[in-house]
Amino acid sequence: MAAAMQVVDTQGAGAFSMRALGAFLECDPTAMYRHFTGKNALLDALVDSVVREGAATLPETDDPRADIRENFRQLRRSLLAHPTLAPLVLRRPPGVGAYWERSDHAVAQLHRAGMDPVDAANVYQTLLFYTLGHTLSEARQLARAVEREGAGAEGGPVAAVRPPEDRHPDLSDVAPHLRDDNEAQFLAGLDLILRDLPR
Amino acid sequence: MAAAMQVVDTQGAGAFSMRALGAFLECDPTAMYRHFTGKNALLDALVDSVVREGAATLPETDDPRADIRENFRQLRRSLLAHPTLAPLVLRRPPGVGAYWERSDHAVAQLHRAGMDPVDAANVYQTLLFYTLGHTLSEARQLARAVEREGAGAEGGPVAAVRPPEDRHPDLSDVAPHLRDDNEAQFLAGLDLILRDLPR
DNA sequence: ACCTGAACACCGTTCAAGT
DNA sequence: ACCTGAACACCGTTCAAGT
Repeated sequence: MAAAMQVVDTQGAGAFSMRALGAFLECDPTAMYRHFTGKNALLDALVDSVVREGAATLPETDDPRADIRENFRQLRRSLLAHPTLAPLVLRRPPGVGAYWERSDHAVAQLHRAGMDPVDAANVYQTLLFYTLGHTLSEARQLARAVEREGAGAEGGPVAAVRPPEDRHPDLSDVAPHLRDDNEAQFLAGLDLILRDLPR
Repeated sequence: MAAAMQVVDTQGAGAFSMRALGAFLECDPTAMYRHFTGKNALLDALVDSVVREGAATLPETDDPRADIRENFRQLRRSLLAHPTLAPLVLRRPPGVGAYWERSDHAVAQLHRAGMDPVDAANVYQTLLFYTLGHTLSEARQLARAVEREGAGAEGGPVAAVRPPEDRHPDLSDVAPHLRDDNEAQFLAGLDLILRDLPR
């Protein structure tokens, strides 16, 4: 799996193949079928390991809102560390499986902040889907750079919108306020969703 | 393109190939290279057509909030109409290109409701990324069904969470409140983000 | 138990050749 | 202008054979 992740990170998930992994490990491409049922299972395992990354050490301070922020911030960072792999999280149902610890932590903090279960369920799901949408979009732009120039390339802002001004006047008005800093923009969305968390 | 969409919808985007399209059109698989630079360009065109679907006829009533809801509700429905194609929206930068009309409409309604440009930019992006995250997650579950049973299959709820109760007590508390109705759940998230839209 | 290598049924794309 | 068909360099996966 470590080798597979290395191939994915350096060549991109698109160039990852059983044959490429075999070449990297200097073994026959079919040897992996002893250890994984196939390419899909291997990729699923990689994705799950990324989602689980750091989920066991999520903070629990006296500020539940900050702890929730940190939870999703960390999920974002883990996914962005492997931009070409990130879109494959959609292969797994969200919120279950590898997400257990993370989900439980987020819901626990919402509960701790005095939110009732109905609101907590709603807020939790909105946070998760927002994070996935934002992060996968950003990852795609990053991935484009990786696939062109190899590992370590940099991507531009996720939404540097420059619409044709004459045809879309309203959009042109807000365009300057779409932040260049993707992380700040991401956190602003989290805060919007968490805006009236009790206390 | 119509033929390509038909192949994608019936066989699934995973089974879509130049050779499959050639067989469907009863022509040589390489004939398409006269009309599209390659498979990627063809898929991008399909994705753009889905994103643009209905964007020209978005409502503009005296209730801006309802109009925004309808905008994203419609984007969700268009994407879910082609569940195996939906994840490929990530191939295109969000909010630009095929999104122009849709983005401009949403921002115009936020503006019309009295929101200042900074907040409008933040709310708009949060709505878009939330919608993408929610919809692509739902589409994947639907796609699984399509690929197993062919077109027209039904998927389950996007998040019927049944966590191991002993290990994740907080999550178990909210699980019953995660709605089975995916559309209702989706709209609840939109309303959460739009919660204090002026007027 | 684990690895090898041939084989099968596929891919996207290019290019010379046809009409 | 458009289509064909051979060809190239790839895929994932299976299976009999080895150690």
